Amino acid sequence: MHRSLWSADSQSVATAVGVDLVVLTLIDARLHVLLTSRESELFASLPALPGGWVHPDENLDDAAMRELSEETGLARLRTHQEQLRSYGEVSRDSRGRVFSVAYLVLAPGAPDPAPDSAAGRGWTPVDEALGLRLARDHNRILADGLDRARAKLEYTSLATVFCPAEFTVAELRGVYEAVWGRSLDPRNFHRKMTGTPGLLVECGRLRQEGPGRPAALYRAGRTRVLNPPFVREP
Amino acid sequence: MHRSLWSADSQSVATAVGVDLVVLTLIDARLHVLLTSRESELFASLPALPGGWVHPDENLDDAAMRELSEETGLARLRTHQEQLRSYGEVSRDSRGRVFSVAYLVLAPGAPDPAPDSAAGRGWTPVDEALGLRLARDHNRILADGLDRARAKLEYTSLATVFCPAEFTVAELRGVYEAVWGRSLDPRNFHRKMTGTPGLLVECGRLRQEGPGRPAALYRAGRTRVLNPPFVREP
DNA sequence: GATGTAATTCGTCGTTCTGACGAGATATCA
DNA sequence: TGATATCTCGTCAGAACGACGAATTACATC
Repeated sequence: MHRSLWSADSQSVATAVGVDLVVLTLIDARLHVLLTSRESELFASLPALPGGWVHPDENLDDAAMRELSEETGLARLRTHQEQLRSYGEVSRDSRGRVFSVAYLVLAPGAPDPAPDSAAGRGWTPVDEALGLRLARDHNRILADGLDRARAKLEYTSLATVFCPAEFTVAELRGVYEAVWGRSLDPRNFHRKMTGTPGLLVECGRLRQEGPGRPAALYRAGRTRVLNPPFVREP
Repeated sequence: MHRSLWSADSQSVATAVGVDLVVLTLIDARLHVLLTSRESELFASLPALPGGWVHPDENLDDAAMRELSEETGLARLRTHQEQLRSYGEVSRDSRGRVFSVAYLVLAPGAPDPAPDSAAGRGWTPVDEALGLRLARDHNRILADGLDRARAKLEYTSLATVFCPAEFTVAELRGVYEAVWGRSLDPRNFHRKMTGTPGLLVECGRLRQEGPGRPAALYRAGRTRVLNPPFVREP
């Protein structure tokens, strides 16, 4: 970035920067991603990740959060958001040179507003979404977001943001099983999670629904890094 | 990204996208970062990370690699490059709305061309660079790049790209010690690295320089993921 | 109620991995 | 020749994990 900003050789086509969101949540113990269908013009009916342009006076993170609350009523609190990566293939948008900064958002289950708002597909099971043809390069963005989410469960306490404020160890295990797509041993999982100092704080109360012994309620503690990590082997 | 690309409300200021590079290498067992000083106008004399604009017909990765070879003669082979993250604070560049996609590049020691080319500072020890005031938000970009590099040594074979094609276990350990800034037990390190299947391939020859028993030469194997990871505790 | 089923939680056992460290092998240096 | 330095192999105790048994405590049904 050493030459003038408007020199002809470097900026002769329209350049636009947008954000795209991979919003994941858990519904009925299945991982869902938020899709919309309100693409204009060229990508007429293809489902797409929610997103929009970055306003001139707006930081990247703010643009992502604005789009998030526009598409869903999800508050910034009780969700986790992080930048995923950027996509800038020359031909990814035929309207011009369009860069996209993708964000990964994890939201607790049973997201507040019915995500139908904009005639979109709304919450879609991820295994179903992976089979769809999405607009632009959104298939790849979704895949990258899933990779990131799956990897982060290994070494962070991020699974707790999929849960309500108070949750049981079994609920937390359900998050791992849904995101990783495999079942985990309840006993070893319980030992790992309750044995990591500062990860879970016991509420002191129990909850029981359905058969079986009532489960202790926990809330997320201060520990945000799992050390040693909880690795998925095979 | 649903409205027209050129609608007034979303794109009323000039928007530019550039790449910035955090290029790390090892010189004399110390981690160095490549800095330049050829900032124009406003950031006159502040040292900066190398970088430049993304050309209209150029993919992001290609722009990063072009800048890399312009600033250094480093070939794409024998280096590792990956996208780090993007920076788009409104006020990060007073010339207009400038987004930057940062890349992390790891290069083997003794980088080919003396990196003086553009009257820059060239290779700078990272602890020294962290104390400098860099142009724009490059201090943060550098810090993010270092975090990424340090973290990746834990669970990947990335340390090998800092080494020449054939190297000893002690050399590899020197990479970890330089990047992490702490010393490691030579015996446990040797056990871990030679014990991970497919990580190192023995060349069959020895090398000795200076006193001590000659060391076996290895080259990087196919294993690129360290499982279980090699974690730094304290 | 008595019994079966289901879910949570605590324990056990053997294996693997790690940190700390001893010690032999093999070079250079004085 | 001896001192020193470095690489490499071993040992040992403790931590962590996978597999799994079993006790606790609810619900469901007879």
